[in-house]
Amino acid sequence: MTSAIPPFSADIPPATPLLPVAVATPAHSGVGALLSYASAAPLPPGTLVRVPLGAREVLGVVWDAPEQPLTLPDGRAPRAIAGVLEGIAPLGSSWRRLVEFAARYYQRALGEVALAALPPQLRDLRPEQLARRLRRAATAPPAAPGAIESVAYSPEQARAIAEIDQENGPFLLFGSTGSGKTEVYLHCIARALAADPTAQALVLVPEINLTPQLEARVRARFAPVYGDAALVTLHSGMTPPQRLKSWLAAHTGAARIVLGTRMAVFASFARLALIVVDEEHDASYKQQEGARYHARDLALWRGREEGAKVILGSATPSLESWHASRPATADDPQGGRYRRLYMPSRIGAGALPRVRLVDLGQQPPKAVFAPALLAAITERVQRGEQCLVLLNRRGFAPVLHCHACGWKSDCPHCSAHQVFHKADRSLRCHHCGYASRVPRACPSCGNPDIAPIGRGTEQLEEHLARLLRNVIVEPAGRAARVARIDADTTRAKGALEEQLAQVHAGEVDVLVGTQMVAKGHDFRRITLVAAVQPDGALFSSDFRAPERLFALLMQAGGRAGRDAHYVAAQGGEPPEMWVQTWHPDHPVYAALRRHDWPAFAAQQLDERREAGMPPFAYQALVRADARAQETAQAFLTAAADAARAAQLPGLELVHLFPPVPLAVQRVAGVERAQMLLESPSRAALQAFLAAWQALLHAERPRHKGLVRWLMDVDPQAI
DNA sequence: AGCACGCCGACT
DNA sequence: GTCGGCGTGCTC
Repeated sequence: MTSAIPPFSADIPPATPLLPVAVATPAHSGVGALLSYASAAPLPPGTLVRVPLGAREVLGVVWDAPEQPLTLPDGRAPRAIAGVLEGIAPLGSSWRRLVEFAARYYQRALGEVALAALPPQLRDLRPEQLARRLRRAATAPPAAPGAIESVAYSPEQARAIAEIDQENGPFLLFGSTGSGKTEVYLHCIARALAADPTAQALVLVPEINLTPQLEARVRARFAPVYGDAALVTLHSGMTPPQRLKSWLAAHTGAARIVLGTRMAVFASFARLALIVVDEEHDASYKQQEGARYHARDLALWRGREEGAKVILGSATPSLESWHASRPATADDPQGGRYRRLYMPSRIGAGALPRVRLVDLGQQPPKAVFAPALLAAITERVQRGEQCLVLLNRRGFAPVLHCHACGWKSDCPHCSAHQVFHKADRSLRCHHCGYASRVPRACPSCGNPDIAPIGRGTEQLEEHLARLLRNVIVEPAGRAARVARIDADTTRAKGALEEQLAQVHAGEVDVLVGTQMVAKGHDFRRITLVAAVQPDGALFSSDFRAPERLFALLMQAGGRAGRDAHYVAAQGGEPPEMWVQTWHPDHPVYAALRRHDWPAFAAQQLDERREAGMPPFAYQALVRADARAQETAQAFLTAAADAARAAQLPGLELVHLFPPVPLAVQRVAGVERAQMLLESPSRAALQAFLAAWQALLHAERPRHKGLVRWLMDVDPQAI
């Protein structure tokens, strides 16, 4: 597979042309940019090659020739390209431009982004193994197109579809849960694929967990038309061979539809015509390590560059997208860059759930569930309906406490408590994973009476099971059953699917869980959703917390009563969303009560505009990790001083805030600090960050004990 | 990031 | 005597 081209002798003839090659060199190594290799054969940009790098041989991508002729560090002789990966067409120029943009925008080395965007097996596989894979992939027969089934659309769907068909977009499809956004996606995909026999569509979903159900729907619709091989999925949960197979199918054009998580935005396509970003507001689209890209933002960029239509869909759009899709007005004749499409009605589903706010100030002290909520749950369960109880905190209790001496179950390695998990009598730190046995007595003073403080899902499940122990579910005539779904109960492979199946089969009456159950899963028989204590997000230091809380609650509420027939069959008792709060008058809840995202968004955007925050400003974070907090902060301060001293471009429009410790200051023995940068101009911020890189690199060795530093452009959480 | 080279402790 | 700890330095 790797053919030597041509057989180089140890010394390369001086006239051998040089090629720029992207290899996975990290940004902070001296070799940040493209490397130059000798090749007598003229290899086109995008060619996958193996090249010698130090003592090893690594995968590289031949890049476009730069404007200036390639040079090498003084006196260094070039090494020869070791071989070409035969049988894989060069990566296209649109893919290379995407990688270039992402590397530049998110301030990472080009080679790092390029190689991270390729399936890992291309790096690891021996050439002969790769050859076998390619032969197998090539044997898939192309399917003969069948007929596209026609679907009856609601007026709102029809209007959205007509607009997407006629306009260029990008589009923001603002449709409530159950409004039939998926049908609109499917129509647009069908339209795009039918218009051009080579066209491909990319569908992005936030989480791996959500791929199977959308995959099933897309497959049911398109496999009869284009064959089973026309749809592939791409996400990090796949085995390396599966990932390579899907990637190759997209690259060659054999796959007409690629369904995947954020990483799929970097897939190579032969001819990309449409990108759908479902639940575009979801924070999972932001990569949180390496190059911290936002897949939705890259999808928009890619769509524009490649001439692919982009559809963003959400019931609770991000304020960025909401603002970017504002309609033109007299004051603002330009309007936003996106087209906003409205689909407010639920079809085939009942009304949106009635929102009931419980004022915790008016309840008996220490009650986990307000009496009225417990009564409502009991009634529903007795009638054979299902309830969903949400609490965003795993474990039994967030901390153990000794009343005698004040000891708390602090993690020895983090500035956080170890969470009490009753099931296996362990104390576990959710930040670093450090686990220990629950002590019999206080480790500090020997007092045997140590008690849990606060509640997690584990305790809620136990508590609720006790409260409902005498409740009989009719008509089955059996005892009520409470189950819990969170990261702890779904750790094993397939556990989530199994638990969801139990819920669907009606074996569970009350489901307790963290936000992982609020997302996307279609629970037809749930008619009551309760958020037990969501207030935390209201007073978070993160300015996006209210937006996220509203989205979560709205999405969770959307789980309730999705099946109008089921609700009607139960006697028509309308679905409900209960929220227990100490602040029933908070604007978040006032808007939630009316299901009024536009009003909430308008209010939040006014605040953001006043305060000069996104989307009216652009942000970046620099984080420093060190043995000591002072070291981390000193590095950031020094880097900021150096930037001011050097009068970096864009500086006059970029505000650098002083360094601060992270909310969880220490994790696994490492102190963390960050510095926020803000600018009204994206261009100024970008120019500044690009110029600043060199100063940050130069500053690093001056700070002993500094573990690492990293940059996050457009951070998701502050 | 890998992977070398390099200079000091407990083992066959 | 050597196997191996991870400090620092380089990779076209």
